[in-house]
Amino acid sequence: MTRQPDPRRRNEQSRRAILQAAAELCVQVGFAATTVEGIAARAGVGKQTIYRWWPSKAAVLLEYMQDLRAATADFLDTGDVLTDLVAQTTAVQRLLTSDAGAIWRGLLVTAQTDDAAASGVRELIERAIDDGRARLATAQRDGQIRADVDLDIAVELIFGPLYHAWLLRARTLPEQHMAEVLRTLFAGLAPTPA
Amino acid sequence: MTRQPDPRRRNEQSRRAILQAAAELCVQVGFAATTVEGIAARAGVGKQTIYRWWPSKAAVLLEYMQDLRAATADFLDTGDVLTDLVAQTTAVQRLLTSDAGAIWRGLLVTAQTDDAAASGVRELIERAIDDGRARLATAQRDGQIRADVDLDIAVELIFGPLYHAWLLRARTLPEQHMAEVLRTLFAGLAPTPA
Amino acid sequence: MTRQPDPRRRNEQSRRAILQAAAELCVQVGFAATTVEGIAARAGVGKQTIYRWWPSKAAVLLEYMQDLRAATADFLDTGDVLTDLVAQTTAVQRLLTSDAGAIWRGLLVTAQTDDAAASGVRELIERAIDDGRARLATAQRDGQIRADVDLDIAVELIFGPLYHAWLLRARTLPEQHMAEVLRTLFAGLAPTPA
Amino acid sequence: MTRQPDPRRRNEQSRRAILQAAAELCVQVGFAATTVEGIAARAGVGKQTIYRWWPSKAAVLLEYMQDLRAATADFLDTGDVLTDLVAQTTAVQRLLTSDAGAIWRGLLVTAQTDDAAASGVRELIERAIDDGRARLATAQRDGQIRADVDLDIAVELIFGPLYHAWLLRARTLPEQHMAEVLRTLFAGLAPTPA
DNA sequence: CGCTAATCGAGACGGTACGTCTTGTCTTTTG
DNA sequence: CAAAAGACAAGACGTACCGTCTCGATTAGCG
Repeated sequence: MTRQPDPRRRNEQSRRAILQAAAELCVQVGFAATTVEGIAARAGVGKQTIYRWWPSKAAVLLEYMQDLRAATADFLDTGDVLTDLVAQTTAVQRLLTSDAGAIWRGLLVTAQTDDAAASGVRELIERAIDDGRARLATAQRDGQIRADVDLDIAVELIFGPLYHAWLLRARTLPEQHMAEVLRTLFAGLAPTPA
Repeated sequence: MTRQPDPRRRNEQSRRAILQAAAELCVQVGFAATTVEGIAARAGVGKQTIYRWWPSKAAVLLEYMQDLRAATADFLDTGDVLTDLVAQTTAVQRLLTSDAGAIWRGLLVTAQTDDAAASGVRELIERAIDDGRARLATAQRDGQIRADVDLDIAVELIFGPLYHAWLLRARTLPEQHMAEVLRTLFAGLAPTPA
Repeated sequence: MTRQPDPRRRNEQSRRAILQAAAELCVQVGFAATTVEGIAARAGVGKQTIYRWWPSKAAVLLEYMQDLRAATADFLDTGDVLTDLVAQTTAVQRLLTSDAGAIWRGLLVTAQTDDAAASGVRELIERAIDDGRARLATAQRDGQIRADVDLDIAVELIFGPLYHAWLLRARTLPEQHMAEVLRTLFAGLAPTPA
Repeated sequence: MTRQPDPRRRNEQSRRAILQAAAELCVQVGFAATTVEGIAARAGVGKQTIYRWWPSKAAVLLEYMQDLRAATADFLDTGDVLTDLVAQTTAVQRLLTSDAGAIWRGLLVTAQTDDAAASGVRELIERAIDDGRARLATAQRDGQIRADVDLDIAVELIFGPLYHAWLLRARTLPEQHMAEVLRTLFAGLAPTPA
């Protein structure tokens, strides 16, 4: 039974230094080589100060990503769903290939193993998916998407290829790739019956 | 300058014991908790015998997956592409949720960090993708897929959602899920112009 | 450039447990079979705690011997040098045939190879020799030893046979052996000129 | 139950190459760093060829020392025991400080631990001691040594300081050191009663 | 404004696994 | 078909981090 610390006395400066140091280290040396010890050293902080407030390095970096997301604009709605999806997926793709991409990749990796990390990560993912589904629902109401399309499936058809390419194939895709994916997706694979 | 060992003198029995032990351990205790030391102990083998032939535990398990794939049937061609894709994706999904899934998940995780592992993993992935694209090419020639569809994109639209659901959402999907995904994909999202 | 630890924060309890465990192991299984790993396990201590403070198992056991010596009475001075030498050499002989003898033997062995150990060992040896020489100097001043005797040589004549018998001949000598050696030594080998 | 090999089929050339290689390695890199593997490599011989005929590297080097001793002149007898002892101890001292000294030192070290080696080493030592005692016996008969001197003790008084200085103090002693030791030994430490 | 209790930086601690090294035996290939 | 070459099982080596713990020294919040 460990006593939990008093958040009022928490040193906000340390918190920011830790998040910053963790992110920088992760970008510079990679997620795996980032150690709690290293984060503490770079942040000029004792190891215990990290363990007092976070259960693991993944939790630290997850908080970094949450802060980052909080500072990010939401899904737009221009009226044209295809335009909006291109904008959104392009934005996601830019994130994945930026510095934060290395962190996010590390978190996804950790989530495969660590249940605590997994639930935090999943929360972020589901929020993005919910946003996407909401935009699709609007489009469906407006007749831009067939009425019989299952939106849960549709949203996975959109994000699936994006993550597949990034996580499993490690290729830097051209920006217009997602546009083509979306066009193909909207048109379908089957030939139109004559 | 480390001398490389002579493969002709390799003990095939040890090799198999190591692959088997690695796979079993990975299933039982998880990829992360699987250690080279543990594999050696379970296989009744010296640690050096592992390090002599493989650079890491990931390489061992990669070889296990390669052997597994070599013993696996290829893509069928019944004439109906949708039927074949359902069969294939269902088979993949079964693999992912089987014991080997835990190993494959671990390898995908490792590939995010370890370049050597990454190239081996990517080779397996690309082979599966190539097989898929080949089947789609046949279907396109037979008029079951529109002539203007980019098959590279099509194949990613197929496998993307599958891996997205498995890796990022950790849900066990019903078997018919992939069938619905494929139907939606063939039909497209856009309403058919009246 | 390895940072050296702060001795003020050292855990004295661990230090003692390590010295004790090392000594016991050495006695039970022999110096060669005593491993740092074994010492750590028996002392209930992490390996790193040993490596933090000592460079090798020899250094640990050397410290044990130093502690032991510090707790040992000095050369007596009863006025009669022969009596005192018999007392001292008997005490040394008892040490050599006691448990500590196994440790000391191991250290002497290690000192033949390992320069760092050698200098620590030599320090202990020279201290004993200096003590002996000091007692002889007093005896020489008192006329119990001829004025022209080189005391450096005399002290080596005293300890030399003792170590020769113990190290090279591995025989357990009777306690009175040293008394006879000393008598012979004082009387000389040559017949007294008539 | 290991079958012992047939000595008639033994390759004398390999035997010599192994002894030579072992001695050279020992001199060049030290006894501890000399490995059976290294000896085999340098002698152009398989490891098993060494293990077939010798139980350990110590046994190989012991055989080298035995061969060396067989090729060495015996104790002289000029009629003056002090002269002869000076000659003999000087010769020993030269051996100890020569290349062979490193080998001999290694064997003495090994003998502290390894019983098999110990008995071989002890045999060599005892032979030298017996030779010395025999010369002293002659001297005693000739009246050059007091009749009541215990020759077992006398011989240890002679070799003891020599080995003590060499093994425990690691100093290179001047050649005349032993002459002075012997003079002191013959004269005794006690002042001649007036 | 001072007291006091918690947080802070620092780092030693008991552990686990790493990847390397060496030992003596066993096995394969070669001359 | 014997010997060289070297793969093998075993296990200690010294290192890197883990997550916990114990220090004094601030420092924040209550009295």
